Order: sequence, then structure tokens, then C-alpha cells
Amino acid sequence: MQQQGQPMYSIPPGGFRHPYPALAMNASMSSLVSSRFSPHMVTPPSHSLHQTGIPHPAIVSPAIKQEPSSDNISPSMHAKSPVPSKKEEDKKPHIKKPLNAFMLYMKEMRAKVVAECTLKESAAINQILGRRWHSLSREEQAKYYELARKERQLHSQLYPGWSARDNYGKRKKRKRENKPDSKPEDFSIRSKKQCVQYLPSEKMCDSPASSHGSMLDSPATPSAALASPAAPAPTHSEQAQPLSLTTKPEGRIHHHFSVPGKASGSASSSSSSSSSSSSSSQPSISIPVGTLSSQSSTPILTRPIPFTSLHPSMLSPPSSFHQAALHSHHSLFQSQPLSLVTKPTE
DNA sequence: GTTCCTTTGAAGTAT
DNA sequence: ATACTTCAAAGGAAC
Repeated sequence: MQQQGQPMYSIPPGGFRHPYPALAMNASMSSLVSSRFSPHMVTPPSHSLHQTGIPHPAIVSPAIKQEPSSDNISPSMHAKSPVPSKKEEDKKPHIKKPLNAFMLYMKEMRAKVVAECTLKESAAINQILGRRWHSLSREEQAKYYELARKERQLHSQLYPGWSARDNYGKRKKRKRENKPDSKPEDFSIRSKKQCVQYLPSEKMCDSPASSHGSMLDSPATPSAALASPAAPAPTHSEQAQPLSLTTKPEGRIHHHFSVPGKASGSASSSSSSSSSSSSSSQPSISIPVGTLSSQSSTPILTRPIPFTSLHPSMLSPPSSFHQAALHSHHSLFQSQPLSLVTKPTE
């Protein structure tokens, strides 16, 4: 992974705080273009940084990573060959997915967490960041959602023909034979490699999980609250963390539980083995727990409302943005699965 | 050298 | 429509 090249962002210690100036596409375009997506293609080299100060290499530079040459390939050129030959496919630069809101947040905050916690393992850091993410104010989260939305917009403009499907199968999933045929309730145990343990000295950090790194005992984890009502009292700011309900376009709220069980094997193409072996093959149960008139009007978002699953447009909807949001259909209200740490039951 | 781990979200495929 | 999977970042650990 690291071989993919230099860090995609050189994040200043202060991170990038930055209100998104203009929501209008054209206005935001230039800044974003100069940020993440292939600066050499669309913007003068002098502008390698976003206003946020974050460079935006959406394309892994061919010189750096997997893809060889073919430097001056424009997005449209990528789009032109929907079914590239194998050879072409090899030459094709790897266009990465745009980062989602949480990924953007992670990029900004990782260094900070690392510094605070003196942890380095990303798995551990990510657990902390996941909890912090949930404890963010809705305004702060909205900031990242908005940035992510812009990134997607820009990405789609730069690479009209690109699809996330293009990157499917690029990672080879190692077959995990070590299927912990564990008891269903033994969520904390994964396969051979377990979650990182945290040293006492790192208590200043948001302990992502108690001793064994299970997210189940995280009060911030909705599943935890649901699965174990008598969970230990939360100790951090996430205490007030609401359940992460999911608003669907229909206005329904769903809880998604991931439970160990059958594997559906719906995976894509090449990595068929991954589908059957992947630990993530968990069926889910959708439980409608209520309704929310998310569409009728701007919801009053009090703390107990799961703002994390609400789109920023609902939080502070500028009219221009609203239109764009509407066109984005379900993704704006995409479900937020509660990922219990489960082990594949084979 | 490659994949896993771990997180959330977006978008893909499968049913 | 719903369920499930993959990938995006990151870096140490395991393979």
C-alpha cells in the first residue's frame, strides 16, 4: 500500500480547516481541480495545493505507482475505452476513488491522533478516528460531507467514464482460511490478527475499544448500544453519541445489523474467493425502527438525531446545493451500516 | 513484496 | 428494493 507512492496529502499539522467557500460548481471547481485530482492535467503546476493546503492526487501518478507511463491521459481518454483490452488496462493509470467524508477526516486527523497517542498502527488509529468521527458536531461532519461531495463532483467531471467498478479486483484479497468459527457472540475476536491493544499511556486518546479492540464495547457504536443495553458507561464525549439511524429516501429509518452467518457470495468478478472467504460477508438485517419525515422539511436536528447519517444538505442546505443533492438520489441518504466486528462463520 | 487490519462512506454487483 | 461487496487511506504486522 505504501508503495502506492508518497502520501496523498501532506497535511499541515493544523489540518485543513476551511469553510467551503462557494458551493456553486464552477466556483469550487478550480480550487478542487488544483487540489486532488491530477494537478498536472488540469491546472498549472504551480498550484499543487488545494485551498485547504491538501494536495489531491486522485490519480496515482504513473511514475509512482502501479501504472506505467501514459502521462497525458485525459479523463475523457479514459472514458473512451469502456472495455479496454488487457494490455490497455495495464497501461491505464489507476484512478482512485474519490475520498469520502470519513476518509477526508481521517487524512486530516490522523497525524494529530498519532501525535497524541503515540500510536502508529493504522488499524488502531482508525478505530480512534471512527469514534471521534461520531463525536463530531454535525457542522463539522457536514464540512467533510460537503468536501467529499465536491470531490466526487470533480472526480466525475475529470473522469466521466470512470466507474468504481474499474478498480474492482485491483486488490487481491488474500484468502483467509483462518475462519474463526467462533461463537456468534464472540465478536471481538477476528482472525489471526487481532485488534491492537492500547497501552495505558494512551488513555488520553479515545480508546477505540477496550482491551481487545472490539468495537462492541464502544459506547459510540450504535450496535453496541443495541446489542448490549447494559453496556459499560461511556467515558468520553461520545457518550451522547446517538444511534446511527439511517434515513432512507422514503423517510424510513433502518438499523443495519451485521450478523455472522451465510455468505452470499455476491462479490465481483475476479475475486470470487474473496467473497466466500472474506470476513465481511455478513448478511444484514434491516429493521425499520421508525419513520422520519426527512423530505418534508428541514429536520430539526437535535442531538439525539443521527446526524451522521443525514446529508449535509439537510443540515444546512443552500438552495443551489439542494439541487445537486437531489440529483444524487440515494447516496445522499445512504445507509450507515453498523458494522459489528464479527468473524466469518464460513 | 503482498495482504491484513480497522474505520466510514460511496458505489458497485447480486438477488 | 434490498443485501452484500469492494475500495478509498494508512502503516505496522503477518504472510
